[in-house]
Amino acid sequence: MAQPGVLTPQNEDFPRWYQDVVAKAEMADNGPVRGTMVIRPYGYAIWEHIQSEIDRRIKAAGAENAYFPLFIPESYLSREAEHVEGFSPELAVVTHAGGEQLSEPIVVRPTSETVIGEFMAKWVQSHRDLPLLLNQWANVVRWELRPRMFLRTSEFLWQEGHTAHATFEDAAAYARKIHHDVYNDFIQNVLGVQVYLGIKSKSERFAGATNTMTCEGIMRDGKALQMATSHELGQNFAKAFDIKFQDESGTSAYCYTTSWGASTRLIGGLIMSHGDDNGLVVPPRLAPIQAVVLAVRDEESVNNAAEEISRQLLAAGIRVRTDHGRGSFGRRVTDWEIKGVPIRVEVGPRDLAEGLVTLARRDTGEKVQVRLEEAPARIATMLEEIQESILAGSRSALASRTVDVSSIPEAAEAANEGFARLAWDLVKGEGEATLRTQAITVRCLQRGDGSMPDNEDEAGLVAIVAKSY
RNA sequence: CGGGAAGUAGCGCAGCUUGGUUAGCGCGCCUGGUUUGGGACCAGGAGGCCGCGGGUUCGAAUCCCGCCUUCCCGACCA
Repeated sequence: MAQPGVLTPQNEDFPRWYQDVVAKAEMADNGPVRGTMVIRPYGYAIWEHIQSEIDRRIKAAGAENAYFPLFIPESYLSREAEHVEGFSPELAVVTHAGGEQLSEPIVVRPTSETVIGEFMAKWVQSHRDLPLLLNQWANVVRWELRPRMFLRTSEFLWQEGHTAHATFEDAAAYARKIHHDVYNDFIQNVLGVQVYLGIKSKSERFAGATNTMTCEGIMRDGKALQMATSHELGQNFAKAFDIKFQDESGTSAYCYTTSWGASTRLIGGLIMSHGDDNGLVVPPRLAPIQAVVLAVRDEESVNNAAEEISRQLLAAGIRVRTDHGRGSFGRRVTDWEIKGVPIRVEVGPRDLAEGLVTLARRDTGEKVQVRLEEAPARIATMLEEIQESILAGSRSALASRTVDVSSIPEAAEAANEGFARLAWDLVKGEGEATLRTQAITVRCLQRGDGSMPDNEDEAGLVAIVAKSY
């Protein structure tokens, strides 16, 4: 276990614990400009795994990657009324370039619906051009008033998908496909986090959307985090950017568009979903380092054995790191624990003499001795067990942090610990406003059976409310 | 952007109230040695425009003004 003083305990000061983990796991540093961050190699390695897992799923859903410019003419933003209203307070605007004042200010993209809409209009003419399924990996800038590492930085990295469809139904179906097959699948099966899927209430919707779907997770301090969103944009952007096509009969019609995104915020979600007082806990499928082979003593025979085990693990397809650096055993153990490496393989002379190594699980702290020759297979199995166990833990955390209530005051009480679930009819309108005064918002709306509603107006919906990041 | 707290070595802090020689401490870092099965020890050493700019003063880490940044609570948001 980490010694006192390494990290602030979660129950003593959760925000400080979070800052400690970000710093001591070498995830990120603050940048020099307000709200910016430097993502360090270990944090970036995690992001690269997030990217490749999400990217694979996006491509499987049929979308292709492209890249659009960072700079957007300011006039583009104002073409969609709600969109500009929602984003203008947080825009970074370039007014000077090349030593001169620009005739039209340039906006640094806060999101790319507008530029991409402009080009979709050029590229779409016939129903045969549809659906048009695009995605880009990019940085965006939003001048948020209260930055927090990974959760809300002035500049962040994300993926934004943008699609155009011939019909409302096709657009709605695709947005749902992305939400389930890309976001929920990744968050659950790679990130090991159980979330609620639902739609946003009108007041929480994306600026310019007709419907917003969300993945809402619960953090270890009982606050909710929106971990990915998918939007149905109706014909709002199609009309603003003139994205039209001719159908089989030669009739011209506006497209229905969607957009959907997931960002470096997922790393914040990872930290706060699984992390404990010893630091980060990274699920094996996401971990840049799945197993660290630790030479207990800096002796040649031990180091050689550690190298040999590493080679075998690498050959077995496990992402492995060997640590036979100088420094005390305890220190090195603690460092790898803070970084959340799933399995530690301890190689020491006493074990070696008996043909054994010790495997230590990061998630449970449990240690087992195994025969050297069995190690690769045991580790492979154990990685799967850890992945499942982390998800199971997230599942039970979500369940135990969710309370069914039947009034606004009860919901307000329950929201101090996590999610409160109650009939949407009790919340709609005045209740939502009352909760908001206590920093509690409607995180999502679901059907009674937990499934995704078509829209806010369906009868019998339940609201899931909480305090959130 | 409102309320609160804070910026002194890589990190955590003391010093400031009551201005006064070479600004301290712990951890970390470097060198050498002894160590290494849960944050090791000894010895030696390096590292500071005391956040930035202005002011008061013979003299400012210390007092005054402005700005920047960070953290917490809130409003805004991925």
